[in-house]
Amino acid sequence: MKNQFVADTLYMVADLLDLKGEIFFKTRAYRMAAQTIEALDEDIENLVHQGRLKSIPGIGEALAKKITELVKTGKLGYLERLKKEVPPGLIDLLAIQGLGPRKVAALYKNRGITSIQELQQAARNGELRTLEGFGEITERNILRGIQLLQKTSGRVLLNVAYMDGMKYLIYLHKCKKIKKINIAGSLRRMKETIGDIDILASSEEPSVVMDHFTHYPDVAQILAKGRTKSSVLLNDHLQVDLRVVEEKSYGAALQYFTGSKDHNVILRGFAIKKGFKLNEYGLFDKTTERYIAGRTEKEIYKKIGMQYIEPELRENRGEFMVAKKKMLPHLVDYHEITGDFHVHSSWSDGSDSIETIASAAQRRGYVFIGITDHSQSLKIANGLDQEKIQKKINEIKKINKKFPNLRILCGTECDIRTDGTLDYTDKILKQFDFVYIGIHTAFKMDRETMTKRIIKGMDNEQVNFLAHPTGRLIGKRDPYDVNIEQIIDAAKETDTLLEINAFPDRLDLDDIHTKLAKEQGIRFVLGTDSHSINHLDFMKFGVATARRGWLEKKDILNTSSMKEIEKIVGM
DNA sequence: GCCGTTTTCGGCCCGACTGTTTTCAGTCG
Repeated sequence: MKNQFVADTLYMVADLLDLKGEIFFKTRAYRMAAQTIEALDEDIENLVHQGRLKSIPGIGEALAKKITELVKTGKLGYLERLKKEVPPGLIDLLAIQGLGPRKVAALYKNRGITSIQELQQAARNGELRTLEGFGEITERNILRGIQLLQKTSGRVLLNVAYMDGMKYLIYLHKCKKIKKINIAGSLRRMKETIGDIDILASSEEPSVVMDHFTHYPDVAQILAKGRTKSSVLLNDHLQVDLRVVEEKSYGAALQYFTGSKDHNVILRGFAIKKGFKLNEYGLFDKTTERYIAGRTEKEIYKKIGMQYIEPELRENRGEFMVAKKKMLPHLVDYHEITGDFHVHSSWSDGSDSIETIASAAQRRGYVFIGITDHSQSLKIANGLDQEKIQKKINEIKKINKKFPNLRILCGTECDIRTDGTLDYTDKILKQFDFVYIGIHTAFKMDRETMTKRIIKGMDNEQVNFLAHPTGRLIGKRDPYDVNIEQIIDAAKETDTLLEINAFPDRLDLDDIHTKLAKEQGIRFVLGTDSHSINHLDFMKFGVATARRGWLEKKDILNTSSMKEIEKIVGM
């Protein structure tokens, strides 16, 4: 699968073209194509070999030719030529806040700067303030931008941004001049990583709101403060933007600032076709400028002639076609989740006792909780042997009597060994209420071997669920090399449910694979992979990923009755 | 660079804020 490689190459071309001063629309065409290819379900090599590239929207004659060259030879002559004209080191400079292609190009042209190090040196020496369009403040901003870039690699995990965002919202609610307020941006769409937090409010007195906003105790630095828009940097280096609009624009602004950018570009296109103009202030008649809608998002989508699209679906992954037919899925809701299948107790590497976990589950209103400790060979995680399993089963029987409204299930997260056999015999596996299998060792296998290993594990009749199917740790460990299409096929054949692991570092399956698997008729389980009762709250991120993968209540076993669960896992 | 039931050329999203400017370019989202 060369999709990511092709996308990355196109992004690089776009950056270099930007630096060259090429028109915006050309570089946008490269970026849009890159984004499309990144999100593609299909292998780009298939499309190349079958000559179907141009059937993808946004890929025309020129891009098809370049992508074909890239896939067939692994190289792109056009990129090589560009690199000779524009030093690729300049691309790094674009990541500095406040520096765009024009300024970077000016730095290169007038000072020969091609790296962050050189830039930092020049800024410290005060060599930049004499350049046209630069001044002392720009110099300071550049130095600050470099510092920030070095501290944070840019994005944070969803749960970090979510906590920051919720705390900020609680604080903002204290401001009496705010009428409506919402999280917007990628955090509202619940993307797996977040670059900054966007908040939208409506008010008659925006300046009061802005003052309140910038006085939040956790603010490290005010980046910008205007009448309708302000930005701050929190102590943990996350940026928060606040926009304040009038009531009649609130829905339009919420739609606009929720994005994604891709989604909005397409939506605006549809608006134009209908004779409208859509911006953050509302939906207007294109010719007369008359205000048509804008108080709520729902009325905007309706006027444009489609179903309301939930934020998690706004990624331009086919939602428009379905929304026009009014056939969008009724996405699963957090409140429909009746339990958690994946929780580690102090019997293996979790920090809480089964009784403590059961109490926490009951507080959440769950009707079941699955305790899944590691299997015997995982010594590092204190995996359970036969003797301990029996003791644990007895303990769960006792604790179950104390919780009449909660069913504690004794599961396992059984290791798939390198040869695809499981870490417990069938006889032992039969003792559990349900069986998860997962990879915890030997991650660096080639694709074919890894895929066969997992499928062999799934073939075992005692197995119910596949835990974290790709093994990735966001920002820390790449997914293991596995043919996910074949895993999905095998899941269907063997009646294995695939997990959406809700732990924020994992979110595995991810949204794209989830959608792909759903389209193949797969059902899912949600598991937090909790190692402490505090982690049980991660369920919302699992639900978010499920929603981003277009899942409905019926697609997820965690929403079923105990009777249905018993039937599925064969208890 | 892409795209087209008005168009094969001329559109393509555009507004807010900053910092540099004395009216605007660049950046960001």
